[in-house]
Amino acid sequence: MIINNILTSWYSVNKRDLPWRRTTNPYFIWLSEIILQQTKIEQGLPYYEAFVTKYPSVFDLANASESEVLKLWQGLGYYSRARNLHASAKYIVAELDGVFPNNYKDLLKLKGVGDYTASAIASFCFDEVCAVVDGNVYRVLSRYFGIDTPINTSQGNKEFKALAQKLISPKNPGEFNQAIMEFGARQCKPSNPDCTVCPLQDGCMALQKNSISDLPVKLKSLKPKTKHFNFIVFIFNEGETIIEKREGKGIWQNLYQFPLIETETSTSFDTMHSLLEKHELIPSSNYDLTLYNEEAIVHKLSHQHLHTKFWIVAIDSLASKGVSVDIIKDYPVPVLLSNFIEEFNF
DNA sequence: AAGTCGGGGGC
DNA sequence: GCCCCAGACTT
Repeated sequence: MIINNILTSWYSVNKRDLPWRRTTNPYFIWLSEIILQQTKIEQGLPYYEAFVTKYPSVFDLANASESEVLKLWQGLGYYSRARNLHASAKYIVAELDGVFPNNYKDLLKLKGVGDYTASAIASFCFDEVCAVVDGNVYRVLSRYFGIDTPINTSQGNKEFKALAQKLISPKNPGEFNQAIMEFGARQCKPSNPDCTVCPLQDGCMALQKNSISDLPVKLKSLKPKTKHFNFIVFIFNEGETIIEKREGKGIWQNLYQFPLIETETSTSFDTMHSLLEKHELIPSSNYDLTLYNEEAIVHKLSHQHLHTKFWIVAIDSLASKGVSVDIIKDYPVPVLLSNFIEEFNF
């Protein structure tokens, strides 16, 4: 039996009942695929339910504000996904009359939709013969065919895409794509897969060569950089504080935060005092400074380790308008801050 | 081609 | 501590 048939028959028995598998509405499929990028199903599922409930159509999503969308996305990470999702919804409503693109080529034009997502939507919703290549597919194919080309190179990308495209059947492209991904997620797992019950064990090159744990090959990623974040938590006017929108390029774009002072090294009380002396928001030196956490909180991201201190500044007046601490929960903030806000309890 | 973008969980 | 996750975008 060819690999396609083995995978699809395995899938018919082992597939999970997931909400986006009960529909071929491209709007819902698109939502699920964006949410699931670099995200495990268990983590993405509640977000999918929340988005479908709050935005049952692309018009509802387009009519929302970006902050509102980011708020619903809060905690999921990779926030450019939410910004692009919202921008694409507005594009579909404004330019396409709310009609979802119905082919790979047009789907690719949507912000945040790359080769994988366009292939997924095109095959699931419109039966287009486009093979998906996600982390699962890389793993299954590299092992079964014994391919050691690093997957995070353009070489590997091209090679595995071509191979998957060769294996997919025009008969059932969507089902094959779902099958190979589900198979990678549940049978051909990253670590300690149970190859004794694997329906592909006969032809699997990696099993034959005892190289399951060596595949797929991936080039090493860089070491995360350490940064030192000092958040200034102002308290004034009986229950007000200051929050700002993060502008610019880096992490957490368009999310909100307390005024941030980034330093080269861990910051002492003395250093913080002198930094606050020349702070634009502070008109006088009449304030009370306390450090919320003696030990820096280390928030670990893929490329940065954020050593974070929360400095509490009680002050009489400020050179800026504040917000009531009661409504900061309505703003989208990074997990690092929502954890603090919950714990601090103002 | 390499770097950037989150957060959670497995081992 | 390191790796992975229904990847895409920027430089």
